[in-house]
Amino acid sequence: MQWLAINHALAADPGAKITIKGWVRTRRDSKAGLSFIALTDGSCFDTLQIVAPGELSNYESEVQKLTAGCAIEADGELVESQGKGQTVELRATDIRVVGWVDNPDTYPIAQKRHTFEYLREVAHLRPRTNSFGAVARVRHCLAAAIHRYFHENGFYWIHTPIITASDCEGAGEMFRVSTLDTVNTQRTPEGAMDFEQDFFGREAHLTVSGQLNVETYCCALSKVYTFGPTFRAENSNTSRHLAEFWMIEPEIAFANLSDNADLAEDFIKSLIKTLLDEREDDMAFFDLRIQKGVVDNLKHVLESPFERITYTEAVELLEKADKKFEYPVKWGIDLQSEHERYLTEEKIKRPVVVTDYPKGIKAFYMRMNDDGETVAALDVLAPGIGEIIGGSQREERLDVLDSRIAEMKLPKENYWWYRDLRRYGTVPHAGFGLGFERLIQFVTGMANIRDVIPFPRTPRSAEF
RNA sequence: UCCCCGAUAGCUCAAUUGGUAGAGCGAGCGGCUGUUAACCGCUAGGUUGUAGGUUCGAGUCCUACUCGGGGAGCCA
Repeated sequence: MQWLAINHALAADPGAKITIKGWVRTRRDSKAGLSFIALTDGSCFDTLQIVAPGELSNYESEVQKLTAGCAIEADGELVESQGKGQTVELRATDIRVVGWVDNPDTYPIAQKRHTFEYLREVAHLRPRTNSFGAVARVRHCLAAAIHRYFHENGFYWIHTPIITASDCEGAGEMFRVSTLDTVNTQRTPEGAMDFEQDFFGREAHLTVSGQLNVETYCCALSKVYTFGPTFRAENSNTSRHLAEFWMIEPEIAFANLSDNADLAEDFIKSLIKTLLDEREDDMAFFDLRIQKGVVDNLKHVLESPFERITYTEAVELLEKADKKFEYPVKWGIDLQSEHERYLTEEKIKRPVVVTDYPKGIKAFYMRMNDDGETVAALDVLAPGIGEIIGGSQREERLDVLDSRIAEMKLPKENYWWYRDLRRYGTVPHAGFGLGFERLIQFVTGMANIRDVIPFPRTPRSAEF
């Protein structure tokens, strides 16, 4: 018999004789002499109901002993269901138990409600739950949609390095990569770690961003992007931060900040559209059980343009706000979480693009505006999670870049190859970074970022 | 890293002013039923996060630590 994944079995015509394989969600016995088994194989949100008649040779010895989590194979015929809740079901002619559950009493994913906090402690089994199965499928759908979007729009995927020795990013605390003996550490005469003896002959770290590297390919292939893991050794303990997370960073040449904002908006909307088209089942679940109205919110995002305001306008809005903030607003400060939340959740109620921030709170590579006070930076703020995108037009003028490097007391020599881009055919270009997990949080309504990545890495936590 | 809260059965939570630790869900067994968050009955299940301290007596009070949650900072 043909083995069908459950998503295909559910769409197949009644009468088909097929095999399905998966894990038991529930078993309900009927003294009419049959049992109902809800089976999932993760191919879609729904389970397939197996009707196991009492005539099966192993009915009493095995079928009636099945518990949540058991792995089975079932042969049978797809028939129209006599009961409510499903259109088709499998009338089994043979059920084979592939793997039993040792002790149903202590099986961590018992058929009952569990908290997300608890499920994090059993991260190896939580993908068997409705919530984590749905997150995994949505995550895949978005990852595929990201590559498809860029491919169809003429972008090339650039594999920027995971290990970097260039020490240029300055985007946060970094994890060291080293092969030095941790017990008998080689020391310099001054007593410092002797990185000349290390694998790369210099200090190396896990990347905090592929941006500087991808800019080099942007200044050759015009439209490029990175999509890969990034690492921050910040001691951040929040529902929006991970030590290891995935980031999407497009970079476009012959482009300014406005082009950048256009790309960000079109990109996000395209992903949402694909998600709503392809994962209707999982999104219906998030809408029902995780965040009421999340699907309508996403449709609303599709229908309306992102609000675009400058930092200065944002500050004015906040100063006029009929609301007391813990941190008072003043031109020059970075926007606090409460400010971002007010703008995107209360005032404007959809994603907001804030542009042209004071130079003092932004990175050296962002392009200086004509006012000499602000830089061509942009943040996209999303309701519920705050900053989802950070980006900028890059400073393409060598003299301005150099003065910014000097102003911020950065080691100019480390940036030699980055500066070369400005010496040889420099061109206006721009890009942004989108946190993949924050995107998933936004579209699913999942409250904690630890629950939208299979194995979250956070301070003092890397069990799995 | 800072502020606040928490840790008791497999899970979610109760336990009066300090006085022998309870329920729901889950699980096992039985009943009932083309069932589907099923329902009804019975049963099992706990050195109360760790280490100290106060007390005749600590789940309860005190100290430290560990882990978890909410908020803040850093950011994506």
